[in-house]
Amino acid sequence: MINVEDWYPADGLTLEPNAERAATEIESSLALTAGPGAGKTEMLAQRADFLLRTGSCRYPKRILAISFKVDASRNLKERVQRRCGTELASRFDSYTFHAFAKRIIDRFRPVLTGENSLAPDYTIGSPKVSGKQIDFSDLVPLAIQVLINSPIACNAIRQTYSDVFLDEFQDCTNKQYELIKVAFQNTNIRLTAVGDTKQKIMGWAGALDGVFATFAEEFQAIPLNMYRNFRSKPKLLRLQNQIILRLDPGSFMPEELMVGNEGDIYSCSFNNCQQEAEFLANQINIWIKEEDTPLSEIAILVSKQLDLYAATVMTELEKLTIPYRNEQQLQDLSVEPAARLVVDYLLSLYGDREPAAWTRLMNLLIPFTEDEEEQLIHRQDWQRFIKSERKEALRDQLDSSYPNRWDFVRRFLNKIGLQTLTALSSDYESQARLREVIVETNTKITGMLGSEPDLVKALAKFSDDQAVRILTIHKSKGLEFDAVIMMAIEQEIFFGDQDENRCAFFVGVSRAKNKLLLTHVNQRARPDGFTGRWNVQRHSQNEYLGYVHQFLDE
DNA sequence: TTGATGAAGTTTTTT
DNA sequence: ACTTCATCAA
Repeated sequence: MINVEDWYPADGLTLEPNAERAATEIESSLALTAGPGAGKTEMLAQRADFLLRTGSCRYPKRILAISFKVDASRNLKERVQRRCGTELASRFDSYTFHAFAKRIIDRFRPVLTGENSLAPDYTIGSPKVSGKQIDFSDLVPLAIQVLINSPIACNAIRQTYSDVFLDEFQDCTNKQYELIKVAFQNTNIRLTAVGDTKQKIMGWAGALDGVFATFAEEFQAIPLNMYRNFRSKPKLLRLQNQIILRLDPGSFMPEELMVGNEGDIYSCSFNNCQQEAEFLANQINIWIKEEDTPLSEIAILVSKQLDLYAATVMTELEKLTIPYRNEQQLQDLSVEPAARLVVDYLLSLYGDREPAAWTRLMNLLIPFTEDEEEQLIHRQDWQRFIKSERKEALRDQLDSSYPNRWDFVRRFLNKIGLQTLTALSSDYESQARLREVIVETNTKITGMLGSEPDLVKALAKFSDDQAVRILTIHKSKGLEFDAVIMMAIEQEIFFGDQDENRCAFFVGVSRAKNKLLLTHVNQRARPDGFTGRWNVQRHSQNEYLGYVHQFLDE
């Protein structure tokens, strides 16, 4: 353990003054606003390192971090592990709001009575099919009920934690904020809320207006702002600053943070969406072929109704055989646990040395128990099984079509047993879904063997994501790309609340590290034959193109 | 059956 | 801003 004065940012990183101030605050709660690319996750990781390493979070107290997405929650935990090591990081709990609420409910379920009472074997899903079932939207309200009804439950939570981190706080809803208040208001627990009001694009889904100000007041939190943007090139920063001037003049970046002339901004107008699509596909081809931009570093962002607006450009990409991924269709097979299991098994079977696949496989196959002897028995059993199967697989490998690969998989899955397979994901409670995933995995591997005859190489490509990303602005939040295309920048498509649309535009623009390309058209045809009436006059009143105008490269 | 009128949806995550 | 769906009167 070290003294507070002796702490320096882990891994030799330097933080901007407000970030270091935020990382090392021990007296008060914090309301930290920070723009895109400011390093919010890094700051939280450094703060966790500070609190744990200086004993400001005193053993056995823990730090609780709450995020909205599973991804974000996992990333934060990983970053903390990297910064202060697994030992200290074991006292860092990173959950989503839903996971945190469910833990409270599961631990103190009997506290819920009357119409809130919950069966011990309750399930979550929609639609509600029986009294045993609750909705995702019930989790936070029920957790609030637990804490209101039971001082014991409330105390248990308060005793556990010295600090609470709240990520993407601008998206916090009414109920979520209520949970935070019931659990932590008027205690000596420090709260650190981090977010960006300029990126508040979930208002329509219930995100609380002015939640940072409310929080600062009700928790006596110190408001701080981080100005730096480490993500984007200077030219892009100046464009972002122009929008910031409109959204929140208080976080306008000083000139000295945007020195230089690097970065590209283009805006193109077309008569119809066919021309727009051909141009975009061609431009992407140039980036890939002539500038060696990795496919996954190129993104096409659309405000909404992606399947409608991006249909033509997807067709054009196919014509040029440029791989793309429509991120709205969340049917990404490579993240399915059952698919990963099959791929890892085949890699362990046919591959020469695949330590990563082997580790993942063993973590999954060997049940977690305290009993080390039992674990050893399981491990040896699986090692024996795979060793004997591998002998046969090496013979199979002599024929380049791998005739028996699926027999191996079938034997493997039979040995694991349905129960373990079903437990991989709640989706698989329906056996049909599990079967579907496994069949699709086989189909995909067969397909990939067509272009890559070496099975091990084909398998390595299975989760490889070398493809242009096509997604809505909302889904792009928190991501970054070397080159960003924002298509269909027509005033009419940004309907609804204008403040929120401006934020959405800002989110899109600020995803780009290097290159930003905006396109708009005079007439937009829909794939089903509808033709809009959008005309050139309207474009002169296009607020979004207006921001970009003065920064254009020709 | 048709046309007129009005309301709702469009941007999302979560065990 | 524009589509889709429900409802009602003719």
